Amino acid sequence: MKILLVDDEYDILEFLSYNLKKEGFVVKTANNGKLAVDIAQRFKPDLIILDVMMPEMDGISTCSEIRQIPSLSDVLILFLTARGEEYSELAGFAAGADDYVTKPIKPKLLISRIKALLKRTSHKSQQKAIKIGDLHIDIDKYELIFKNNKIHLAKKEFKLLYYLMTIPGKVFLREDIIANIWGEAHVGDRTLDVHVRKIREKIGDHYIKTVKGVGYKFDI
Amino acid sequence: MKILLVDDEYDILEFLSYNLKKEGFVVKTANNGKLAVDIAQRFKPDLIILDVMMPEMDGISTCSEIRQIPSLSDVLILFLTARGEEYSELAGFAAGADDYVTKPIKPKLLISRIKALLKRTSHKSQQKAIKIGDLHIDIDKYELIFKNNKIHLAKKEFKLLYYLMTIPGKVFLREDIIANIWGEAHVGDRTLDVHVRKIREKIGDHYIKTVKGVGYKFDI
DNA sequence: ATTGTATATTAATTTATTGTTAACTTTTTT
DNA sequence: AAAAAAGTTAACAATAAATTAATATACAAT
Repeated sequence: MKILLVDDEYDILEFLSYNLKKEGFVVKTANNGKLAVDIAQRFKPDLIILDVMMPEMDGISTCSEIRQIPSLSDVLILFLTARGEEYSELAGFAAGADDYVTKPIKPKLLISRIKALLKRTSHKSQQKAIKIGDLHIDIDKYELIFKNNKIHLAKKEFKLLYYLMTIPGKVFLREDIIANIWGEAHVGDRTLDVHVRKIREKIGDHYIKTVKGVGYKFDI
Repeated sequence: MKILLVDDEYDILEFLSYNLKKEGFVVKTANNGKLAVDIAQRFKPDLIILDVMMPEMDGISTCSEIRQIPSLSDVLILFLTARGEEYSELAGFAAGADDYVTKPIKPKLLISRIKALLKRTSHKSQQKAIKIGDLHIDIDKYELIFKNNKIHLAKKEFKLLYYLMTIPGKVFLREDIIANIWGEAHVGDRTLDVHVRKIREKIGDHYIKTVKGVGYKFDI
């Protein structure tokens, strides 16, 4: 597990780095937000630990920036903050933080929080193949099996179907689907419909249900 | 969800108001801080969007004042500020802001921030599936099950029934129902009745009870 | 580089669903 | 009995999604 540690104080970097490495984590450090974003893109850490208070680019801004980079949008982010800075907790979560530890830092506590965090996400990402009814979808293989036959889906079609299948029965809002599959790029009004149609052509109409005025859901 | 929008520039009020209403928020506006505090006490918004730079009473002062009013102490506050006014970010959070968006405002971004904010606080009281008698309603799935059969309800019908079912037995005032389901849009006198009728057609007459001169309630 | 092919997006049109209103009736209240 | 409130029905208007075809883009093979 790889951790990127970001703080402007050298002593803290040193201290935490030592403690985390002792636990078997691979650690890299950065002493400012800009550098952190840079390193993160190449290092691809599982977790970024960010100090909230830093000169120039603070932790919140750094976090927001990271969340906007698609390849890093799933990385875990944990904030370090001085006791009593209540405002930063909300702002931090608003910016997309996953957890939050107050200084002074107790290494044992921090490590247990880190482990809890990492466990939580490694769980969900483990379920990469989904089997529902006649359908068997596997994100690793980019493969869809329908009634024992392989069906070819184009990339967008695949992502879309997979997304809907992650929670069968749940209605995904149109806007959420578009945000998830297309991201920032603003895409035309009917694009999603066309993709849905193409999937329906391949697996039949009934799996993907339209909820008018709301969105789509996958259901048997 | 109700939003109070505060800015001294009429164009911005107009522009944001339009975009927020389109999202289904109930929006009221104020063009200065004093008025905002006044309206807030009566309107009881879930969120107040405050421009930082306003003549007379600026956003920060308005925010501080609002935070001192007990009935409004929980309201969410989001600041709008021109890019580069770094000082106001810190001052804003210190005064009790929950989030902060820089101008020029991108409506989509603003709306996603608003939803993130509202989601966070509404989490505590989130009971999404309700089961009463033969009825089982699930807002995630947009699904109503009546005597083990799925019943299709259109969006407004669904929202209406769901709203009534959140507190069984409680009489919801006509005006409150309309405010909740339709928002600001003034809708004809008989519209609500028609929707009630359509629901009754599907699940029977007795579940939704009329309290003449007052409103409707859901009851077994 | 050029071509061919698959994929993705847009625009235009059609279809279906949903929401609203209006006119009229019934029920309840005073 | 009159007035007020709610019920009912059907027409229509508004909205959302489906469909189709055309165009643009990306990618691979030559």
